[in-house]
Amino acid sequence: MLSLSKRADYALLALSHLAVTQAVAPERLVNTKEIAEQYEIPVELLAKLLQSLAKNGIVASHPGPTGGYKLLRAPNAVSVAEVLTVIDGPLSILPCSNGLGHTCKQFNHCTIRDPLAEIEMRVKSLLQEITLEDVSGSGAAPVPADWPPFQDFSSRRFAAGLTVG
Amino acid sequence: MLSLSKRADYALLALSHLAVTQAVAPERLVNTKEIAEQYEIPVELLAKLLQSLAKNGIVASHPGPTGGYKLLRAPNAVSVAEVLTVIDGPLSILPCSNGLGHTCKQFNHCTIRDPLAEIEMRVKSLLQEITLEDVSGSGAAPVPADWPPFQDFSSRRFAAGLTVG
DNA sequence: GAAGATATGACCTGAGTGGTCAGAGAAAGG
DNA sequence: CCTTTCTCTGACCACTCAGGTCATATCTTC
Repeated sequence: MLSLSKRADYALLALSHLAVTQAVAPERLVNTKEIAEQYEIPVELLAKLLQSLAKNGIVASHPGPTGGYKLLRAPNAVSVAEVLTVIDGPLSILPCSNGLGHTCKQFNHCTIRDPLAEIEMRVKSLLQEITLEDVSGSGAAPVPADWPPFQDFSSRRFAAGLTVG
Repeated sequence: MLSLSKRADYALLALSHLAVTQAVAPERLVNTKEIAEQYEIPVELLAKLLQSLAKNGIVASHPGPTGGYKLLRAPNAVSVAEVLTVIDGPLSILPCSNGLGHTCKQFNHCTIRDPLAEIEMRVKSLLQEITLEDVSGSGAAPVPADWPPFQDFSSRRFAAGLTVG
């Protein structure tokens, strides 16, 4: 229920990895394999995700040997909402309003559509406020390649920056 | 992506119906069939949803002829979060942390867990703030049995009551 | 005890998600 | 120019799960 897809999860993980890498070595290209191995993500699946991200102007792709991916924008210019949308299509809480709406039998009798739409809007704006920088912590000091499983990132960043509404 | 399940949708619809009904006739029992027909919901499916809601102290059930369901609490004492939890289990954004966690291969390498957990918390608290009263509009003046498909509920109620955080 | 309602479990099915396979296109380097 | 190494892309499979159905108990009123 309401859960993120595995794909979205992978994409955020990969982008976060790119963000951290770029904080240390801004021009370095990271290839799919490197990310896939580090996080135990199936390579081909990750490749497709990165391709989607490339098509949507979030990362730049460079084919060939020594090729790979890098972020096309600053981490704080990429919202989580955008990533999710690119990966899994428009994010809609309501089963009815998948972009074009009306696929739902209850549409004409539905008494709760507007309140739910309001909820949806609030969730969306929450996800728009949160950027890759918040997720990766890449705005902070460079993180070593073998960083520890981190613990208290959230409180620090979120408490400061993200007031919704 | 992030979408509500059909079950949750049906449950909210049904509860909203009960709320509105009770605003007019506080003691009246509403049976499954009545709701199912009004909103074109499969009867057996709705029955199960209402049973879950009954087991969790949200509605009271009365078998036998003249039986049916009624709300066990005031609409403003039932949060959307509670309904979703009863119907679809604990609401978790993260694929990893379904209650007990660790089902995810990436757990040990995951660098984005805490920020995502923060997002999850925010969504949860949003859903906890919103009650059945907000969803049904049952706090307002009694609505006739054949209410019109309503249009501007949200702005009125939400603008007033729901400031998150 | 008949009728009408809730209560419950078994089961089917279609769609979507996660994952795999196979192969084409691009670029660096000898 | 040719090999290698990467990005690209489509087709495809397996599995899960949500939605829905069927059948059947159980309760309560009249």
